[in-house]
Amino acid sequence: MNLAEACRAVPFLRELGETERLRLEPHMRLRQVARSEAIWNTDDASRDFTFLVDGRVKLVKTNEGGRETIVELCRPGDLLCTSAVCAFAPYCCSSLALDGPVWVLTIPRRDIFDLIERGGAAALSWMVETSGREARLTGRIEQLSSGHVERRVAALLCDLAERAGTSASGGAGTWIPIQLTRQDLADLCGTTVETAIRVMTRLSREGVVRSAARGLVILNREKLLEIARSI
Amino acid sequence: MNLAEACRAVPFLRELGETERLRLEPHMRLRQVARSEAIWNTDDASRDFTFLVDGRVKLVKTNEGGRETIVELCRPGDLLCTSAVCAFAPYCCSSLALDGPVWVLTIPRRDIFDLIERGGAAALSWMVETSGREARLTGRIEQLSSGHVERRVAALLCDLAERAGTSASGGAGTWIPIQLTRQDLADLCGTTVETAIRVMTRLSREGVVRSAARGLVILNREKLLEIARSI
DNA sequence: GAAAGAACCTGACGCCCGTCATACGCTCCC
DNA sequence: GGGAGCGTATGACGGGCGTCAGGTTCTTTC
Repeated sequence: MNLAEACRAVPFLRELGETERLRLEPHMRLRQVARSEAIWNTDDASRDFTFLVDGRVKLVKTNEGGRETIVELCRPGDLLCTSAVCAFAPYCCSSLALDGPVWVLTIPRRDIFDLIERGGAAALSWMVETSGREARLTGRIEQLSSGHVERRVAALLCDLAERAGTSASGGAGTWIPIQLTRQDLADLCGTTVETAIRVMTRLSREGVVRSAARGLVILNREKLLEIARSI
Repeated sequence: MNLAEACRAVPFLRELGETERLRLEPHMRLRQVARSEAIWNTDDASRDFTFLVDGRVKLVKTNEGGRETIVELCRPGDLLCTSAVCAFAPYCCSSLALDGPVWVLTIPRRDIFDLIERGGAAALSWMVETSGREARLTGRIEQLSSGHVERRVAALLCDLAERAGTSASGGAGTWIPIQLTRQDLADLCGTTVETAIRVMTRLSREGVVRSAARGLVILNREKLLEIARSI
């Protein structure tokens, strides 16, 4: 993976004018992150803006009792959490490579601030990029707002199907190429690993989903939507 | 309420240079919104960026089964939901005045895009403003991630105390000057109105909170924090 | 001041869900 | 090949919670 390929994989960078890109390139750092390795940890000083070039990353908050919440599941092309970087504050979440390998590209805060300060299409692109993230976060809040775990799981899986699903080979269902443990599902849906296991086992038994190595298949997407949308 | 007062009440506008402010002022619209009236509704076309000048606004998503989620409780000075405006898309949530009167100031999308495109401190301010909102939304996701309703309610009330609380007169506890119905609490915490009522009744009985007209008092903030933080 | 509607409250019931314990299978490392 | 650790799974249990029904209190409007 080289810098040119990485820039092409990230919408914000792909859309930069050549002048801006050439100005930023000396400051870009591209690195590979092993599976389960952290890109940053909670309380680390923030310094760079981070783009996800390839692979999957989860952003995790941990409360003082030790309970973990996956706040966001990021996908290739995404700009990762910016609030700490903008605020010159330590990170309030961790970011972890979900499955590997993961490639990330970082650009120092100073250089992005210079870029935005110059205005132009780059500043507008940043605005649009970060407003897209806002929409996804509000969607997550809505997903989490049902009092029934099965509905929360269904809402999450529907969203993953929408955003990352492809047709399964053999034409049966929707393939989600993301390797989530039951613990990950529990952390995404605000429940315990035992309950997440029971929900997935029940959905499998009912022929709604099928777990697989390296991802899962949604066999009955309409049923899942129906579960997610019930009051 | 006039335009100058409104600009002073909104951090992003207050920090604009005079040149930029003068350029924007002809396009600003300041209006009052009655209690429970919508500023916009779901599926309305988006056109303007909206700042909350005074009062409280809730942003509500409604799923197809009719269940409502309060995605965010906005406070004076906040920039309201930008994702639809940036995406030239219809709104995917409603915004409602929580108690009245509420004052909002709108600026057409075109004019803010021009402002950001020109760069400078205004573009940087926008960046910081929207990253602050991201932090609040991820905090909301963490609040919602416990499987116990009482913990979710406690987490919400602690957050409200932090962000809007003042010392109660007579020195007893923290006064939260926000008039939330039990249904509002339920919609904020992903539960039903009956359960929200039971939780608040129990917390009142235990001397942790006291409901009042136009808001509530947190009598035992440490106890509430302990509930919120338990695993 | 009365009536209507909204909001708060309580009871009963059944099931969902968290908690704790335990077992099994798979992967990785020595 | 065996052991350790991780991940999936199941059982038992008690309480939390959603649902439905009905009652009380408060606020608003006429």
